[in-house]
Amino acid sequence: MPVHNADIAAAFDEIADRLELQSANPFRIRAYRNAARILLELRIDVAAKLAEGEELPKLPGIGADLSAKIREVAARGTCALLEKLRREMPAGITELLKLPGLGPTRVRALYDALKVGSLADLQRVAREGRLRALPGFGEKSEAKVLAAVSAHLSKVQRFQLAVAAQYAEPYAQYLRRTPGVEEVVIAGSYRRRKETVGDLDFLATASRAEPVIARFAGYAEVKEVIASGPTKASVRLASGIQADLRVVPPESLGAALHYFTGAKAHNIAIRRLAQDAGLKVNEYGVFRGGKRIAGTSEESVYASVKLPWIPPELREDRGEIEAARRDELPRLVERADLRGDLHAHTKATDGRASVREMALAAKARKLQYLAITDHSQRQAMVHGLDAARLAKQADEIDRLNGELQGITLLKGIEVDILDDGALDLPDSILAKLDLVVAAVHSRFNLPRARQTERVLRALENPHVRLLAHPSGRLIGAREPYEVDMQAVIRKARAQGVALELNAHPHRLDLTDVHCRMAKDEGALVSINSDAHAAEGFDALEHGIGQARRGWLEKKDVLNCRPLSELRRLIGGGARRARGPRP
DNA sequence: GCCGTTTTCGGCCCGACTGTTTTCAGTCG
Repeated sequence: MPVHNADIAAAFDEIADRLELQSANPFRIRAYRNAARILLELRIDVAAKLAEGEELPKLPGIGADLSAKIREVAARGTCALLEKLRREMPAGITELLKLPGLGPTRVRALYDALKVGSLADLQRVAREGRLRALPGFGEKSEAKVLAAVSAHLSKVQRFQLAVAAQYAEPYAQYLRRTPGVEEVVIAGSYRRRKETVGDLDFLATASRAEPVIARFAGYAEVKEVIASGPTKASVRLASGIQADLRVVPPESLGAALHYFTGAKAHNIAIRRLAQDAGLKVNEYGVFRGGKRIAGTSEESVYASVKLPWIPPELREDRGEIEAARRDELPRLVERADLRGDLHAHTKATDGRASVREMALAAKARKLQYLAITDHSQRQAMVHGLDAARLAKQADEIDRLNGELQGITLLKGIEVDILDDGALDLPDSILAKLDLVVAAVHSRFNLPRARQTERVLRALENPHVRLLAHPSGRLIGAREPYEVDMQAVIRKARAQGVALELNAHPHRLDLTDVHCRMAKDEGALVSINSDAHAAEGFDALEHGIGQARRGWLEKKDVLNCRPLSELRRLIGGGARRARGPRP
């Protein structure tokens, strides 16, 4: 079993949970949490690196002790400390910490007094009415716990950004119509354009908070008011998503926006900088002593710690503060930078529109070129194209290119990578196309080494210019397949193959972390819609969000290039050998 | 558990709301 960074992070998170249950030093606990976060976002595969005999790079917040534990978990999948902690309390107890309203202190109390060690135990004692007798608990907390257990068992977790948007935007519009409200912004991970969001964080500015809070709680979709005070409130919507509102005075907008956009780690880092400078940053402003010196705009908050404004997508404490200090923040790619789209389907396979309709839809969205890349024959379920049907489509594209103004169609294919890394159509056919996109659509469960070999071999085919949805994951539905992504990215770079950032909101594949890895390795990324109908092109906006989180600039993105340059970059093998590499 | 041209020991971000407390701990973001 390969140990991934996420597995090491999970081990550290569990250690932190269990230490918390034992009331250990909170800063020791924070050290484990911090290490878990760093590992999750790390752009190298630690276990693989260590197995190759390489040393762990020096990471901030990870000292000698945690380094040793990383090595131990990487090698064995667990470590002595975790094993010891697991012997001390039951396996299911960390699950209880995930329930809203239950923290380490109360979970510990439940365990000590009632031997509650799992969700099932908790449900039982709550139903028997034994919870309310505990010190610190009462009838209300007993009822809350019962509700929380059933909600947890029915699993409403994180929402895809595109799904959250459907709830968030109308809610924000509704709040904006409150008399006396000046601004309503959706902050939090939504503003950072994270691929999934756990809740919605609304920030409103108004001279009087009460009317906004009241209107927030009175929204038609509110199923339950979780909390409500003079400046903030939390509700759960009928959809299951939680929404929080915070109201601040207008002059605090910048400080509050910064505070409620996060990420937490970014905020902590900024506050630490402020502290070093003798300042205090909170959601109301930046203060020196009792005097407020900034906070009306976000720019003023950053300026108070001598930094330029940092785009929300970068605020994860992944090096953006250091980059800002050196004045080396990336100029992040924008939707308007995209000149074309290199992955789209038609009704020849599983799309719902004709080639012409797709071309016109792309043109309407200000794209100058569009590659038609239907599936290949192996995808029998969607009537994948064989050589004859592909040739027929090519004729149609030639005709349309002669007729249509303002959009150029490229002849392409999304060709299946077969089990052994060979492609689903012969080279002689692929050679006739403008663009060959290769993709894995089967055998997702091959062992890592074989899956990696398979993809690397496909990349070696001289006709392949783009690797579609490189990890194969579907957010919340299918895990990525096991593959050495760094090896894939390096091979792609060497072969002049671009990596797709599939913009479909269910995919967003590459991830932000892998986008940045591609950038670091010098490989180009192509932000494609994978549209199956006209409105599918609207997904490009989601791809842009993900790309920005991955620090990508216009120069890092293949389809920001004008058509002439694109043609040079995706030209045939012989030309490519002479031309500059992307 | 980490970290340090102010420190190798003593710090480590900040505030709001709930429930049960009679003055605040626990939880959350």
